[in-house]
Amino acid sequence: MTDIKTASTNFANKQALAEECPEAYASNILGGQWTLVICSWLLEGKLRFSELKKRLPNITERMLSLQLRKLEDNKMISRTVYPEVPPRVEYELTTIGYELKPIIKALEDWGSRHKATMEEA
Amino acid sequence: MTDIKTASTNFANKQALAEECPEAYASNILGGQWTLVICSWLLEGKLRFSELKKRLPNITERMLSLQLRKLEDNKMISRTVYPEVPPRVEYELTTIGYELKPIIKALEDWGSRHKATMEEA
DNA sequence: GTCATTACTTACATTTTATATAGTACATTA
DNA sequence: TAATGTACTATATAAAATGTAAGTAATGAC
Repeated sequence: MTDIKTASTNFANKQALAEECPEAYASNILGGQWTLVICSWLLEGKLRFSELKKRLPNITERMLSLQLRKLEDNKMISRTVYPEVPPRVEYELTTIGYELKPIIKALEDWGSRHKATMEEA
Repeated sequence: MTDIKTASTNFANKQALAEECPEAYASNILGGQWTLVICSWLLEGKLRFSELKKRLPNITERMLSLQLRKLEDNKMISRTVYPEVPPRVEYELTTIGYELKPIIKALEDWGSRHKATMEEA
């Protein structure tokens, strides 16, 4: 997440796949460990950094910060800084970010069904 | 993918998240670099190892093997070995695997729209 | 007996992602 | 003047995912 090597095979593979397969492209954006959960919380409305942190009990500030920045770079969320002290920063889904909603719901649904399938065995 | 340390914080975090959030659970299953693309190909019908390899030009045999095994462990695909020489092995989506179809389609759709959004800037 | 074919596996190296811990900046409050 | 709260950043380290290169097993064709 910090410094990726654009000369690596891995990077090239990701790029190539993302260009050919929109589902791989989407996966690159949504694949982070906390990404979908953050988006899921933001579906309910904008939240401050500290509010997100509270909802993601085990995340470190660094990870939250990195994931938010990645989401912002991908235009999934917007970031609003209020000129106050102590600082206040709000994160909110953009239009394209919000359009993930049905997919997240479908994933939650499928996930639950999958879990049930696994427990059958 | 090979040896994960069940005592790590990372492992604990993933477990905890997966239990609470079905979307994180789903993401753990689908998050591999090639996973969705493999599933996408299998949506069109069962394929042999070598046929998959042909469709994923840059994947190494090791990665394909690992991803297929993970998918199999997660009951996403079934593996049929024909007692022939040289060997023939077919991979096919299971019921729960096939139920990913609408999600993959939705992701492809959303991915394309997202790409368009990014190119606007 | 050597070669070809297929579906792998193994050992190792590298890259990417995640965690741990400790800072920083700023204005208000005490 | 020192302490407080918020949203971070910096550096180090650990873990996970991916890639490289070389093997293996089995048997039918030559």
